[in-house]
Amino acid sequence: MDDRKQKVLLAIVQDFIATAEPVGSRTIAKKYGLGVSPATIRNEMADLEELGYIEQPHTSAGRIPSVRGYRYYVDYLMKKRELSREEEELIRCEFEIKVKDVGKVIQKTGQLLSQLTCYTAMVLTQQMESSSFKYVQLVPMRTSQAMVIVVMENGAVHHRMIETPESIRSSDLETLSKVLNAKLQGLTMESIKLTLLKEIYFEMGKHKQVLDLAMEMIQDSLVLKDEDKIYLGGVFNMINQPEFQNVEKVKTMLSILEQEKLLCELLTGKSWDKGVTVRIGGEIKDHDIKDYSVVAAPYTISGRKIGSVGVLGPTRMDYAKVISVVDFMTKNLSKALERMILGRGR
Amino acid sequence: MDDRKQKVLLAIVQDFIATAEPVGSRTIAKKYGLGVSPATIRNEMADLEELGYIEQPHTSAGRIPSVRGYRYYVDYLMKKRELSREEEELIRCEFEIKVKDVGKVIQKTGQLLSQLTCYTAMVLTQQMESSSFKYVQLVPMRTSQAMVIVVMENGAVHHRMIETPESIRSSDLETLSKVLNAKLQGLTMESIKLTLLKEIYFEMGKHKQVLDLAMEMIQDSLVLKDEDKIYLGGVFNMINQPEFQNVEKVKTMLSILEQEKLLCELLTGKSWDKGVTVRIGGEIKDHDIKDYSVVAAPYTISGRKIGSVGVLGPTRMDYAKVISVVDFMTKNLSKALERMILGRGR
DNA sequence: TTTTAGCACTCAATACCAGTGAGTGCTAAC
DNA sequence: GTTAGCACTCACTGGTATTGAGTGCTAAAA
Repeated sequence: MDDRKQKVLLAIVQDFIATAEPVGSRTIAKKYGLGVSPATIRNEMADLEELGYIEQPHTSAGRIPSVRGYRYYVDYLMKKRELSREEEELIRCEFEIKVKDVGKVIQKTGQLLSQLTCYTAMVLTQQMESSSFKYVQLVPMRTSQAMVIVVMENGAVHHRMIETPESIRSSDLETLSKVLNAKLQGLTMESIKLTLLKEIYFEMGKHKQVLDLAMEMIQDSLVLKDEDKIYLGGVFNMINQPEFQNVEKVKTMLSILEQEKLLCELLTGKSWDKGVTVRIGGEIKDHDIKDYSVVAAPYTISGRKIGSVGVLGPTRMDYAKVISVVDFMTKNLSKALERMILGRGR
Repeated sequence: MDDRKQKVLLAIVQDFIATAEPVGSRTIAKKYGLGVSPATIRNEMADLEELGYIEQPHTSAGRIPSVRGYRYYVDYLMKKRELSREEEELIRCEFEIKVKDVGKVIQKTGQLLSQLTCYTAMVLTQQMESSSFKYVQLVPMRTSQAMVIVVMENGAVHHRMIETPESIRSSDLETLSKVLNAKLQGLTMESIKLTLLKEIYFEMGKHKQVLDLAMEMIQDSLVLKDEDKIYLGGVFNMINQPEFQNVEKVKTMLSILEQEKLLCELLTGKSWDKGVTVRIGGEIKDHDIKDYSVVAAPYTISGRKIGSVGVLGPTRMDYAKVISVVDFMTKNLSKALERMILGRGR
């Protein structure tokens, strides 16, 4: 692939990204001064088509990039685009002001992402890997109701109401909490042994009923993983893209967006830790998404990946811009979350 | 409005709901045996149009119901549709099996609702009215990190990590928790007085730093309300309705669905406590939704409204069915939530 | 050997036009 | 009050012609 071919390919990709129209030889000759005539460009285009980088929707139309063409563009031709000052500022502000509620930040991230890119944003909050038990507390609420609160090593907190016999007193609950804490500290599910249970039940036999409920709660906390949750933003934004002129396209797009499982997979591929990942159309098996690309990157808390954000758009998306936005965004999101969850700053 | 006019109106509404095509006099005469000729029906239709119950898209087309026509239908003509056995069973099963996670149940409710109706489901989880302080616990996590857990009277649990000086010991945290609990029990925001604060600080002065953070957390819990959250399900379902042939319609629909504020309003009108509420197209101010209707109803925990579910569809929606589904659904959802949160059953 | 001009060809998109049919309103007869 | 008959409206359909952007190929120019 010689230099001029690259230039022609670059021109085709750029123009198609900008206009969504198949691009012909004349356009390239005029707009992207390569100093040669349309005829020459046509020859190059014929070669590029043979090589599989571009294709022709129909005989009398210009060329559009193929999946392979986009890939070549993203890997070799594309020049990185820095964010504008305003854009950077916008993102920074958003993360500096809003704090406190994790869900809120996630949601805002999605909105911003979609707003900046004009595509659909996805934010995935990954399931925490299962963690070990840290602490339990039984809190009396009303007569015959108490709350079990379980804290895990990784900082997750689970809670549940339970029914208690009327006979039980606050101090009993307090004692129960103490015993459970003393015995169970740091255990994972596997290590809660029968013998250990017997030991506890022996000591606390008379409150068996409450104990049962509390133990059940603890076990659930150890076993049940919070499912991945996915936040979508800016579907409406994207629909203004010219590819969505006909309703069928919109339908397949929406059907993709409702397949949460698929979206999760898109956001969590193997090449997971390289920072920003780009997946282009047909590179993904599911043929519903052959016309879409995903740009995704993980976000972290003190180095541990805990989720990822991504942008879903037509294959004709503005990769340069999206990549830099996603990159900048995940970095800021990570920082913001660290500040929030680890309690640093404010 | 005499009896026959009612019958004609009923026929028009029913047929239009079923077919989405303007309905003409001949169709009515044939399909809905009123025992009169098309010409007679035409006369009645002219009257109905004059009265504002139906309208004509263009001269050579049949009639379609106006907002007023739908309203009359819903209020007077519609016969209640009972759910089929299978449908009831489907709903019941869903709520019996899945328990544990509130978010999960909400989500499932939405999916089911949309699946049964073929429209878009909305589930709103209302903000809890602010509650009073019940209990606080400081849990040591790692060196120089602790977790503050705050339990509210109404059962809400908030938590946050804080930084602690290295010097502080577990037992100190325990003591702090005890003191705070003793002093603050049952207080609302307003009643945390300066004097009281002084009292606490006097007793626990040497741990001022931790105390500050803990108090901040408690105050936040008292003040910050969880914002309303809204879950949407089955957008894709709805798009198969014939009204969404042209892209513009889809766009306005999506734009409606992204205005969370608007949706919240739709779900929480004044006529809020009458059970199922029906709002038809133009009855709502916002002119984006003149072509849509909403059927909504609140769900409760032990009589207190804590959210609502609704169905958004074209004005041509199958009101009879949607109303019974929403009704049945909210009742079951309420029961399921009560079981979960109040800890009754399992 | 590479580039370019010229030309015939393809084919989607657009516009135009006549025909069709569902539906109406009106009038006059039942 | 009801109905048959009739003229009229108008969206929709399908066929035809026109347009124009773009191509591939060939032969001449560089």
